[in-house]
Amino acid sequence: MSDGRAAPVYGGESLLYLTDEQLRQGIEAMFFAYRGFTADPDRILADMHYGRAHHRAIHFINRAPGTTVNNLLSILGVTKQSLNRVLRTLIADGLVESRVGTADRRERHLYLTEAGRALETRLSDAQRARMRAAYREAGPEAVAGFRKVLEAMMDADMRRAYNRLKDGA
Amino acid sequence: MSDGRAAPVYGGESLLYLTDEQLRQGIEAMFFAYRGFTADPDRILADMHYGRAHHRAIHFINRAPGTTVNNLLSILGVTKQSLNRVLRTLIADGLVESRVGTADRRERHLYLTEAGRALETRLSDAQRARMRAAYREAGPEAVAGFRKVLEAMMDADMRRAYNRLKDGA
DNA sequence: CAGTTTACGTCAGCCTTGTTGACATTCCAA
DNA sequence: TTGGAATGTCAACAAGGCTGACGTAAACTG
Repeated sequence: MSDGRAAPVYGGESLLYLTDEQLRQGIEAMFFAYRGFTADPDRILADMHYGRAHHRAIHFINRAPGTTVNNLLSILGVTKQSLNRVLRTLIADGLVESRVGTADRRERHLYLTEAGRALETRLSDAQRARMRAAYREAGPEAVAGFRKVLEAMMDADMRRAYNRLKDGA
Repeated sequence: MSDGRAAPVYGGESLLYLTDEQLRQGIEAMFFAYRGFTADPDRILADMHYGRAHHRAIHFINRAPGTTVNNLLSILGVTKQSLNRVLRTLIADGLVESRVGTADRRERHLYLTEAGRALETRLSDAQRARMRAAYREAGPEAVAGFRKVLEAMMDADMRRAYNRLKDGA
């Protein structure tokens, strides 16, 4: 590692895109882009007294209605205590509903209420607008590459969670 | 917004990559990938009692040695008070050196010490390793698209900061 | 049926990292 | 030379992560 300058050519194919400098730029691009990615919802959330954690919960509950607390936990990658704090406020504010499971009465299934869906729409409209503008500017081939690199960057279990959501499980 | 299904075709070119569902998947990809992106340095930092904020400071001081607190502030997008706390511990621990400006004695110029550079190398080696693996797996065209979309996703001033660093200013 | 495991909620306490407010120092321009 | 603007520091607070411990209900298992 820290090879300074990577081997420029291998098997006739240029590997210049793997130099430390290129990787460093990719790291910085990721950092700056993620800021933009969260900026619009953050602004909306700041007005109510919610944070990014609430947004994440709302997003994934909307994405997989009826999901259990445990499932949400593994998707978000936080502890149940941490999630619970957020969930408690969302339920108290009437944005999320928690229903006792029918098959397994230990489980709680989570749903957005009408108000919850309204907020979700507002948040994801803002986020999608930026995403759409970026996609349009970059074009379809760039988007395909974008997705490909992001998927390769995920941890194995996150990639599984991602694909499960993608395929609508 | 929230158009459900975007117009499928426009000017002979497919716009299917701009559907809400595609955008939603992009959002989730971004979320999961960012987790992977920070996971390796996070593990290293957890051992010492540092966090992600320390990593960011170290990264950008290494990237632009002699930068002022104010400049670092605008790159990181946090308040000076927040940055100061991190900086204070890094200076106390002998990883960062703060030199009073010669032209303007109000300014502090920041440099990594030998130990600071060592930690920076350790952290960025870990992060680059993942990045390199992802780049290699996705291939050069995908990487170009990845960068293109990320740049389009940045706020204008972040894009400027990004390009300034990229061009080694 | 008794005991164990699983799912969930909650309390308490800690740490990092964001925030605002108050303040010291330094520079610069009227 | 003096008052405002800019740079950076210290203090206090809040959000949201974390661990650990505990309680309850339901499901599973020998």
